[in-house]
Amino acid sequence: MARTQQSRTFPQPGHNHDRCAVQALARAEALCDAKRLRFTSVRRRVLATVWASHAPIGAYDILAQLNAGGGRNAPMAVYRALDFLLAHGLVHRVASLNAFVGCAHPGEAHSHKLGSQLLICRACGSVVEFDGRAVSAAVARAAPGFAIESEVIEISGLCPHCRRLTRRKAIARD
Amino acid sequence: MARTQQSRTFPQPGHNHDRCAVQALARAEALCDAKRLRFTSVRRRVLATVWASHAPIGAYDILAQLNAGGGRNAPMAVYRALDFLLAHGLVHRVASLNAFVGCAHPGEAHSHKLGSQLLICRACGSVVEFDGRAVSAAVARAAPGFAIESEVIEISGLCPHCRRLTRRKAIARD
DNA sequence: CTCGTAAACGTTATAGTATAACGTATCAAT
DNA sequence: ATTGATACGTTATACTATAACGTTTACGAG
Ligand SMILES: [Zn+2]
Ligand SMILES: [Zn+2]
Ligand SMILES: [Zn+2]
Ligand SMILES: [Zn+2]
Repeated sequence: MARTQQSRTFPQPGHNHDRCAVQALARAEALCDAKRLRFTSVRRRVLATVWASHAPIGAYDILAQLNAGGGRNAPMAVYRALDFLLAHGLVHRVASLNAFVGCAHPGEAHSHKLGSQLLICRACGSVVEFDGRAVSAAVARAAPGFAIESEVIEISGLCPHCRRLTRRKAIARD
Repeated sequence: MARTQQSRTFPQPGHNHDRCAVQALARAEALCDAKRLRFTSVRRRVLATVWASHAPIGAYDILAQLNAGGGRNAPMAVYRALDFLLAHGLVHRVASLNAFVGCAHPGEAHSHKLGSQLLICRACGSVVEFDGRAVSAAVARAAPGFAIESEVIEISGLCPHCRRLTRRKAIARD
């Protein structure tokens, strides 16, 4: 299988993102079908908007996209759809940005059932989930006596691609 | 030294919290004095309000406290003071709650210069920082090629004290 | 097929969080 | 005293999220 949003690596700058989006929608459809959930029009459109890129998007930006063609949706429609998508693991909330991003591994045995573990590139905006099992284990060891119920782990910095660009610029300035 | 907010353990339910607050203010004053920073009246009052408890408080709740005696401060005053306090490590932002909490180790060699690593009790609301050096190391190992710049690590659950209470209730129901 | 129920949705209003922009006051160094 | 930088006051506005209500739609039981 070609490398799509499935992987836990940052997406190449010029990758064919249509494949990511199409695949994410297909997976969501399959998951809802399997669980007898209603993957309604609003929910599908919101998920598609979230998957328009690998960068988090705010609820009101989703709303604007939804209404771009003359729609008259209210904020509630978006928030309700997001509640559904969050509840079933199809999107993640990015607390540090008050925004939302598609989940690349819905339904899979998330090592991180407790929450999301995200890498956020401040340059290109892309977000990927990383395998945080070792991190969760370290957290558990660091918090003896504390009954962990959920984790918000959001790491910001530069993804490999943007780091390369930054270095080139720095060299060019010399 | 008696156990105050200095420690990385959850505060006892009935502890003498005045000591925590007084000590936090004194430390802030000393830190600002050393760095030639202006620890102005608004900043002091905002920090004191944040330290009114070990639970995070929202900016508008701080504002309400500030204006409780008939003050006429605007939200900007609070946000500007919080910006200052955040910039100098005197408070932490709790992204998952859109709220703020006092830093118990200002100026110390935070293992976590990159961000905050917090345990949040959903029952009593108390927040403590934990020693996240091992966690940061695990994050770095889990994100090869990613240039980490900041970390938001917020773990929610039940603190030891509240966990004990919950268990007692569960037993009582039997 | 009709009915009854629960889920989803539409709509309006409101609550809660954060910043922009501009002028004034204060501080500290020359 | 002059001056430049920092902090503050004030107003307005942007952005994020939920409450509460009634209506519609989906779907299984009978
Ligand atoms: Zn893509
Ligand atoms: Zn990037
Ligand atoms: Zn205390
Ligand atoms: Zn507690």
